[in-house]
Amino acid sequence: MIRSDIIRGHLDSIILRLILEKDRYGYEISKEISLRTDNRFQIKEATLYAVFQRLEKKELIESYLGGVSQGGKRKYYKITMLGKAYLNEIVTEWKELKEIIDLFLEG
Amino acid sequence: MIRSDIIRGHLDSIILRLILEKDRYGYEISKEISLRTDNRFQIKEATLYAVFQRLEKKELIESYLGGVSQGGKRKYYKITMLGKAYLNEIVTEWKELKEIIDLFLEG
DNA sequence: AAAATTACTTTGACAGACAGAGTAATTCGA
DNA sequence: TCGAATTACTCTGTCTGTCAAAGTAATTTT
Repeated sequence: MIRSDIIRGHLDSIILRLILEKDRYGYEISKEISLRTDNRFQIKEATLYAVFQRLEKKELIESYLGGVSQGGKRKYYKITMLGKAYLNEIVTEWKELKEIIDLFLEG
Repeated sequence: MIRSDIIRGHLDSIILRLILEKDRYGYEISKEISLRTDNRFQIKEATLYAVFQRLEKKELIESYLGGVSQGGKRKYYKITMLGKAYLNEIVTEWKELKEIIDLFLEG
């Protein structure tokens, strides 16, 4: 499992990227992350909903209530134009971070 | 400049790696990081010395006072065997983090 | 003598991740 | 039909790493 200190700061990217693909709700994102990473990383619920709050406050995502299929009512999230622009920025930043850290750890 | 939130958790690795090359003192490390990254990342003094304290407490590094050449007295840091083992671990972790994040951001 | 540079330390604040606990709705087996 | 399991979201408080700001101290340069 990945330590929280090194994933820190990348959760916004991961979640925005998943929402870019299509509108999604919290629980779905949580399961999707576990699935795609083969359980190597699992986002904690408290963390996930904190990310939503942060992103929505910055107007990078928007939410709307969706239909209930099984279990509690779902709240769907949608990426905004601002969110798309921000995502591009942080993807670039991620590439730079990789370069910089590898400068030390691969040398 | 790299934001502190995304470098967070990687400073231990970078500093341990620099001390692995040879014994170094704080100011030197600070300058070396700026130099190697071409100023794309500069570690803040308060942060650097906090890292030293943390690593020394965990017995991953040891310190000794060195000669004064110019300016204040230097405190040199040396990596311990425990530190070397730990460094190996976190380098592996870094590789895994890259894989996981790229799973989302490259897909 | 003053200013610049080298070198280290401490305090307090902030933000992100998370543990733990709770609420609520639906499905499904006994 | 009752209760357990699952789906789904929310809130409070805590911990940790980073950093701003301020300070101490020694040496070199002007």
